[in-house]
Amino acid sequence: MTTQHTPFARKLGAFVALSPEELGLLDQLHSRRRTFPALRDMVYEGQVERSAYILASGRVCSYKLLPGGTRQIVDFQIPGDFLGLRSVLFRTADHNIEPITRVQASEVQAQDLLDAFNTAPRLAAAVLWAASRDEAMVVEHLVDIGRRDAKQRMGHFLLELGARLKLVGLGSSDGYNCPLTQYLLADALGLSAVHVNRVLRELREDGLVSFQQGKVIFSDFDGLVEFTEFDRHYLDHEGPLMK
Amino acid sequence: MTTQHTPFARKLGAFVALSPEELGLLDQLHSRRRTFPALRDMVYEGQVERSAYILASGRVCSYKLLPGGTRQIVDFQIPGDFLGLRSVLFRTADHNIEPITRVQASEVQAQDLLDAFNTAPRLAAAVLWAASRDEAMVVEHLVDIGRRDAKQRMGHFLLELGARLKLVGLGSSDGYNCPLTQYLLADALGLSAVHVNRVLRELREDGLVSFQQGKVIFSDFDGLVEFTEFDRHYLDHEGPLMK
DNA sequence: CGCGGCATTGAGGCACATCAAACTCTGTGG
DNA sequence: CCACAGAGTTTGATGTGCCTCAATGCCGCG
Repeated sequence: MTTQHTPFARKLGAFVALSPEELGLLDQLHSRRRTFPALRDMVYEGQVERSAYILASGRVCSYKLLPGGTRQIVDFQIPGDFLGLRSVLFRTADHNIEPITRVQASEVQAQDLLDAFNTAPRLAAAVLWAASRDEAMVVEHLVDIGRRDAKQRMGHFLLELGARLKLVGLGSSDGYNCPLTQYLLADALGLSAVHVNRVLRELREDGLVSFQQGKVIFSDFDGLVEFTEFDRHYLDHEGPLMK
Repeated sequence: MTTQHTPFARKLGAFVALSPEELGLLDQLHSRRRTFPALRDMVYEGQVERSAYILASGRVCSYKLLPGGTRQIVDFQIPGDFLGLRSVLFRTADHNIEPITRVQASEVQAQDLLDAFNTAPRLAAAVLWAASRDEAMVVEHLVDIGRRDAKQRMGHFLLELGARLKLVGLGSSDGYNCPLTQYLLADALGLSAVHVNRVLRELREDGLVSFQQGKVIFSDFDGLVEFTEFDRHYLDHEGPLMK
């Protein structure tokens, strides 16, 4: 029922039980498949073409640049995630999107999306739900940076990413592949790369998580959950709410 | 055309040019008007009644509590803002909402909203836009906390709030009423109340802004915009995009 | 084999936190 | 009308988490 469809459909199906017609409409959104090389921005701040993407494979990050040259990574996206919803709805994109690895994604234009909403209003509710879930993650990220120290922050981040990947079948409680550099982590967590390195070492020495060679390994999952006060509640993953 | 309708309708109208029927539907959402005293939470984390509100008057903040007793304020809401969209769409609320002053708000139940979407799909797009705009503010808040120092952060925050209030007619480039304590500012900006006080003094002594007796006064608006590198772009306020 | 990107470690400094205390208001009751 | 309490603001002193600068090590790749 779900497996033959895209990760995106699977994700929306977690909120709204979708009919075959609705699933079909979603599949149509995937007609314009494109490939992007790592590191060249797919969307940049100020861009006027209002297009967004649904990520099929690879990893990307969305970020904002500051005049001083520093940047803040707002979120990482994984397969099944919607990229740049705000750049479809807004006049110009308000953030950048950069592929971390080679990426495959389907381009979605504003009109396609609005047409789909007209045909199947329940899809609008489902997309709204997905957007809200993304916002919940940004909110938790905000709490992370505002009120947790570097060590808890790092642990919390690694757990959250793990939970998301697990949902699309790309990880488990043992660990997952994570092609992020310490610089990327630093830009995401509001830390310096040097401090990221020290914090990772501490977490490893504490026997909680290790992050090496592009792999995250949870040495003591429960211990890490406790240490970081991780509550997966905000990810809201428990079967469709709208029948 | 806009003035006889609610601030909420005015806000959505900034994105979608709404028909009289659509405006009528929006007005119907305002049937269950309620009043809340200051300080008692309207929505709390884990709450199961899935209801949200449209704020008519007063000020509220939404926040998350941490086990240690600290809290992070995610956003302040002003009249015309939607409160707790995520608590309608999610199984349980993932955050708290507290009135800062006495508040008047219209209760909106999940079904009301979904029914309105069914009748007028363009409303769904408009609400999605409003949600995206809220997310853009959270994102900017994240950048604030992650990458700006306390002084820039405070100035940026005061400018953003001013821009939002101006839009609903509650402020100008000279200043605005701001019933927030330094403790609230601290919880919002990820600082200690003591440091908030020092930073406010510095900004005042620099002749940029003053914050006293519940009033924000921009002594040098342009100077502050420059100092904080404020770019109002992300608020996306420039007339309807969908005709 | 050497170069460039990334990881690691050390030393020193600063922006912020924490603790502690006084000061200012505002409202309240005697 | 004054005494008092409580909430918020202000200021000082001291401590620390994280930054910056600088160097070294590691590894894959041309």
